[in-house]
Amino acid sequence: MSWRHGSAGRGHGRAYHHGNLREALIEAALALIAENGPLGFTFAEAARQAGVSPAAPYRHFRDRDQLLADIAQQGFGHFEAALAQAWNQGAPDPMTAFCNIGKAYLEFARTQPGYYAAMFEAGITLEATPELRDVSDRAFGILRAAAERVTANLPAQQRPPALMVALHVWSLSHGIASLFGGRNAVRRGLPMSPEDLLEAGVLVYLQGLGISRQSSETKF
Amino acid sequence: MSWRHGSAGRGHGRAYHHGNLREALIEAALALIAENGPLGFTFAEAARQAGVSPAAPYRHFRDRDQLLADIAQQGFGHFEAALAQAWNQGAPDPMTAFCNIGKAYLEFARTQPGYYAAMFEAGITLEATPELRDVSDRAFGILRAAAERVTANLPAQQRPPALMVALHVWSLSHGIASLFGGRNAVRRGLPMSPEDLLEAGVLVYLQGLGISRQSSETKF
DNA sequence: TGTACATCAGTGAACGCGCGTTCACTGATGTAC
DNA sequence: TGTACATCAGTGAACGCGCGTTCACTGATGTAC
Repeated sequence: MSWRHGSAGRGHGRAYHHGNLREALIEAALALIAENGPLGFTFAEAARQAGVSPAAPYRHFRDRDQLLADIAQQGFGHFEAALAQAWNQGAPDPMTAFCNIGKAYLEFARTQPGYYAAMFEAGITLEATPELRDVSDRAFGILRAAAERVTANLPAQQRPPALMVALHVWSLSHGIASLFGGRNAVRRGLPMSPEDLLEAGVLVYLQGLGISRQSSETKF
Repeated sequence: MSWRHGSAGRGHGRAYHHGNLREALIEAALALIAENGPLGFTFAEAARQAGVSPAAPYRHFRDRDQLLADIAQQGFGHFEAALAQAWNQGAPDPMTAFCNIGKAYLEFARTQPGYYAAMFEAGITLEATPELRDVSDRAFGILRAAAERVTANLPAQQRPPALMVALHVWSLSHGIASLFGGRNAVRRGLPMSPEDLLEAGVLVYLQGLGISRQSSETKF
């Protein structure tokens, strides 16, 4: 395998074989999606940014939609990894780890706007392929397992369904990310960072379930 | 003013003057946006659906973007009205009315997907025009005033900022609407309706603030 | 009540553009002998 | 170690398409007299 990828670093002209075109196209597409949204990305422009003719991408992707789908799937993979790392198997303590998942959600939306938009704003149906379904299920599964753990100590008769708790936190995270986090950024004068807003919301919510921090600091 | 609008109802051919083209274009655009998202809407197609030449819309809108902006602004107007009606000045009681705002949010996203997408998914910046800024502020102001009222009875030292409460409920509503409500509809097997999910979330959240219903039904 | 005329709201043809995609091709690579 | 050849990953020209927008135009409307 040759490692001569990209045109920038090489002295005289591009190699005929790019060497890394698939990845280069994905990266170009990510940048375009991050800037213009999933519908604002074009196959032709991605090829141009990769320094390649408009026909070249067809060696690596059946068509434009497949590139988008591949990006979404890859994005869910990274997303899952980020959430898993944030949860960190419940360390240092489940409640902190639970909040960390939310923060990771926001961080992902902020630092990976291309992936995020491809995953959630491209109008892709998760049932498109089994792989996509699976990887998105795994990502949500992390949140769900965390919710299970966080609510585990509640007495059975007042213990809420973990699925519901997970959906609430997922929705709150997604709402904050969509409204204040990423590209669109409604940004109506927020008095606090999106992260703090989310953490405060999750803590109030957990308190409503009867779960509170050991340490009793003031909340606001 | 003539009331011969649309071509469907009239016997023999369309009138030269449409009579209601502006509204017809907006309606066509709303349907297209609801189907394909804000970027999937084209000026030409809207004209076609209104039964009019592709040059006709320029009599009513400077360009494509202005139509989109007009729709977003008009959408926020309807949105504000819907929220105000749901809040109903706190009747029958503030807590129920507060939940009703959330339901109205979801209902708006579901029944007015075109407006909703133009408002929140078109990448329009709210600072585009002062009018847009104003009307979106008024809509949010309803939620904020409601949060103020709902938290008013809490003792001062544990009373949260109403702005924060409003942002939390706004975000949760928006997240649920985006994920499970409208067009995109991730629809991962929801065990309950979006409305019920939202209401449960708001009730848990309010409980976390120390606000609970007079009546003590089981929650889940 | 009738007529001239300004204005309004459409037409339809045309433009330049960038897109997605196909096609026959060709240069580079790697392998079999 | 050298050579023939299959395969791979690009090229570049072309296509048909639909878009946004412009232009000179024309039919309908409403008003002044």
